[in-house]
Amino acid sequence: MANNKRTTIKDIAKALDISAAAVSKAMHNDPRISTKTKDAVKRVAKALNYQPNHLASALRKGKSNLVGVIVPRTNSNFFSSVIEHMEAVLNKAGYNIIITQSNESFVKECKNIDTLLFTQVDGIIASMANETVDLSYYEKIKSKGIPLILFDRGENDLDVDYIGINDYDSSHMIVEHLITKGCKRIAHIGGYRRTRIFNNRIRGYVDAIKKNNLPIDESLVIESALTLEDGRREMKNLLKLIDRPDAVYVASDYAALGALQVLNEEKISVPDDIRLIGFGNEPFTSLVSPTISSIDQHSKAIGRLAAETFLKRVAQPELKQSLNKIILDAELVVRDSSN
Amino acid sequence: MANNKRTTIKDIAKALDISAAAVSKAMHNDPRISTKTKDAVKRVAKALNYQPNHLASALRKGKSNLVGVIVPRTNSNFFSSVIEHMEAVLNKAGYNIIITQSNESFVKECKNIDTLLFTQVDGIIASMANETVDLSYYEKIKSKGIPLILFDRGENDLDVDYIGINDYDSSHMIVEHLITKGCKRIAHIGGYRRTRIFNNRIRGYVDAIKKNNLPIDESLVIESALTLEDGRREMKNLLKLIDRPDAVYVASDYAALGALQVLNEEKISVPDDIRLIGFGNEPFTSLVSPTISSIDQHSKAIGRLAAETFLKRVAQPELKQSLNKIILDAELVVRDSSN
DNA sequence: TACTTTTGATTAAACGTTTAAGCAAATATA
DNA sequence: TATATTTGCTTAAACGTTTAATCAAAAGTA
Repeated sequence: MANNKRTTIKDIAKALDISAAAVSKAMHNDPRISTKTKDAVKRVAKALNYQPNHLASALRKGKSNLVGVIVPRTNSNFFSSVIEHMEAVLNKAGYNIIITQSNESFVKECKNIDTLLFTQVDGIIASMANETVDLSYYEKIKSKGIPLILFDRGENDLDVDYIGINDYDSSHMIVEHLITKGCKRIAHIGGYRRTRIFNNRIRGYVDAIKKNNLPIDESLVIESALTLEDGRREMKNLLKLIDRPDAVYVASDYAALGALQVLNEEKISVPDDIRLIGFGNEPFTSLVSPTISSIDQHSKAIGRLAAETFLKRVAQPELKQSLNKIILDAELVVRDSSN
Repeated sequence: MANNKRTTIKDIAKALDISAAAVSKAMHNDPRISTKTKDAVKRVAKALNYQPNHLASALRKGKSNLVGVIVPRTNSNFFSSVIEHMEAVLNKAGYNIIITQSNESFVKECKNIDTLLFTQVDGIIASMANETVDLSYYEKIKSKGIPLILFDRGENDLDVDYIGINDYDSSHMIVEHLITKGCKRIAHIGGYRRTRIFNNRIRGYVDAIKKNNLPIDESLVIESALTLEDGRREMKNLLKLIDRPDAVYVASDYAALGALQVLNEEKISVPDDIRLIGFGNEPFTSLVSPTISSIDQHSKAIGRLAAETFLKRVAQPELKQSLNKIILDAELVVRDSSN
């Protein structure tokens, strides 16, 4: 059953008594090949169940039509959705993708980069691990001359294309939504300022509070690693305050869930006593009770745009065009926890 | 900066005034090359920053050292964990993986298979989409003569290697755990019998009930698509019964979550009034309140074993060895909802 | 010493495409 | 009719490796 030798361009050539070059050209609709020959080639190709040898053409053309993708984890709605939509665009353009996970580890991320370069990908689209501060491996990609596109977790210093959401404005949306609901003491459980996106969220929060003539209370602005446990701990601390907040904006859905657990355990009504908003729009935000308001990061758009940016780059390899920094407006999804 | 032309084996050969073949052999530690030459080659290779051209060697050797992976979605703890551990084993053996998602669609799955075959993968490890009943595309893989390994969602008819958990026994574990807790009327919200794994779970449930001398009540055995909404609807129906169950075993965590929502809304205490158990050990089972008991499917072991099975197959391509059907015992993770 | 074996390399072909260069026949142009 | 252009193909080289087949020199054996 298993036809061991696959059909090559030569088999087709032999069958039609023409040269292999003619077959190759016919397959690619070269204008210098007659329609008669083209039809014949395609007919025989189908009959012999011809599958082009990707490796051979990749070797000859010097490009693999593969795009490498690096994400912290695929196991998150945001990243898996980004990948899904990126893939759709790239597949349409004849590219396939190789997905790798860094598991938030710098070492693993470096290994992934080596792997992808070894596999001869035509470009890399990446979102950096939290740990990553040393950018030499990313410089390595750039020095290979293949396109590098970052999304979500990027780095200004790298001087490459970037697609992300407007974290600063997102904070404004959240704060203003809460103020509309009558909140006057809004806390922020944020990430560490050294990470750009979290710094932007904190800046946005502070500026929005000021803009709306509310006082900045340092005890309401907290930095943490934003795990579920961090959310629990910081929420407990906030509840110990003499003057409790009437709203909490958490910079990650996981930490927001931790905060919600504490509030539920303490029988504090959400949203009546304290309003709560997360970040990321993870699926579980609509599964818990009460459902958690959150920021949707437009994963579909980010995936699509990252892919399109890559395609633009390969189309104009030499033209050192200006940096493509795309910042999307995020969307506040209002659910029970803040309504 | 960007050294446009990459270093090849020939550059090294020229630098040392030896043949390219000698360089190639030195790189692969051929015993017929002197250690002196080997050392020199490795030194120059490092100095010139030589990176082997994967495409060229793949073309020549007729193998790509790539393994294709097809999963319904990466966006699930189970699958992303399987992939992570599969990758670890394969990387160590010099293989890289290409991950593709079927999104539970048969059409997408077929496209993925074509893509992977086109990319010349050396084998495919897959978990089938729910929709898939037509196996002709999988036969296509087999006819190419490359290894095909299925996990979790498999098909007996395909006659290929398979790694999964013992669904039948898992049902027994669940039922017996509930009986230990004093339950006497245990309901089962299951999947459709036409899918093998769900059929096994139902059979296991029925047999375990009988074995423990409890009556089988047909109104307590329900088939559904196991979405969150299905869980809600079926739980509501169960609550309408005159003789309510005192425990519900749901064959999916998502449907179990739906059931839990209904129970919480109706102020029915879990586990005091009704005990609840899910399946899959999704992370959210430990995030909701009460936390949901569930079955852990040993994703790490499945990933590792699938990879090892592949490696065994490529090691002995001709030796038509017996089928490798590995069925693991799953683990019941007891949480608040059943304790 | 004469022969065999081992060592350490070389040569050349091959993997399946793509593509620049070339060429004969057909067609257009003057 | 003689020349220029177009059409439709062929030839041959190249992409960077790997590997079977050789071969010369060195070492071992009788």
